[in-house]
Amino acid sequence: MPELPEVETVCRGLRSHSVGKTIAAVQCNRPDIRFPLPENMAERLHNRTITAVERRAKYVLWYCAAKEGDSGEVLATHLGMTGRLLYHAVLADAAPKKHDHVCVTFADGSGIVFNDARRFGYMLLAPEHALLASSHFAVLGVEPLEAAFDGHYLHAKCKRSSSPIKLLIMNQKIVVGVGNIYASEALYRAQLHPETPANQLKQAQCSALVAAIKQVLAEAIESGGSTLRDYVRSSGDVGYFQHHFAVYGREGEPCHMCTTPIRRIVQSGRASFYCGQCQPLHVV
DNA sequence: AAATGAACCTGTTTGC
DNA sequence: TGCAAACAGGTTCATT
Repeated sequence: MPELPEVETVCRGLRSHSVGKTIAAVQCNRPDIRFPLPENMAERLHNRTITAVERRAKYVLWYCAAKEGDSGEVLATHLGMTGRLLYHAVLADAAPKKHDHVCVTFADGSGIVFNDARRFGYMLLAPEHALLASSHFAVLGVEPLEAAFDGHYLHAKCKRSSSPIKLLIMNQKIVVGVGNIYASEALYRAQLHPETPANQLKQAQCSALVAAIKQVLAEAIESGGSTLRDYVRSSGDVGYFQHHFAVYGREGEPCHMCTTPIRRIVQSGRASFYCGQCQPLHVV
């Protein structure tokens, strides 16, 4: 479900409600999500205080203060396609709802529930250095909103790949956080056909694409993300960026720039949307 | 090596 | 109306 703007929005919401709070209880209702829940997660988290909530790629990271015998651990959550992290001002004694896999209750009675119908999401718990060295994090590419992601970086990656540019920018090993929606939206803004072989892109086109990715992600964060089906903020409120889509989900509707009907194709099993007029495929 | 497809799950929408 | 197929924000593994 969530791409970078949605995860960032959830992260910001949770930060304001969890930093400084102490975990009183962790209830694991269903251990068989994508990866099994961390061993002894409940007791390892018990009595820890949340010192920070951060985002890395599409993960939400809770920094949990040290206890006797260790220097603190980080709880990482990936939301998969349908995962939600919902804050409840009063959680104690509430009965879990369907797909509420983990409930974290704070000492003040508030809490956070991890709900995920499809169970593609998962949790990891480890000291920060171990988490970052794990197979999940070690392979992650650059953050798209950071300076390291620039036209030069993308061009260097593109030169070595003949894969369609849409797939390349969705590859988390190259740049993180860009998923199926924002890939189509960014390519439209950069006026690049999603099937363009990456190694055909010139430096200037890569720079334009980088700018488009940064722009669309930033705007989506401003709007609280995009709510199509499942995504909600930690408050339960929806996002609004779906009203600003130029191409995603608009098959047959007119392009905002030239009125040509938007096309839908399937790449690697995922729907791609583009304007055939504004995003021509140049075949060399 | 690189690229497509299937698989993992459940829920909702679409089409006959 | 009913049922089946298609589809969904992600990632990984197996097969060409």
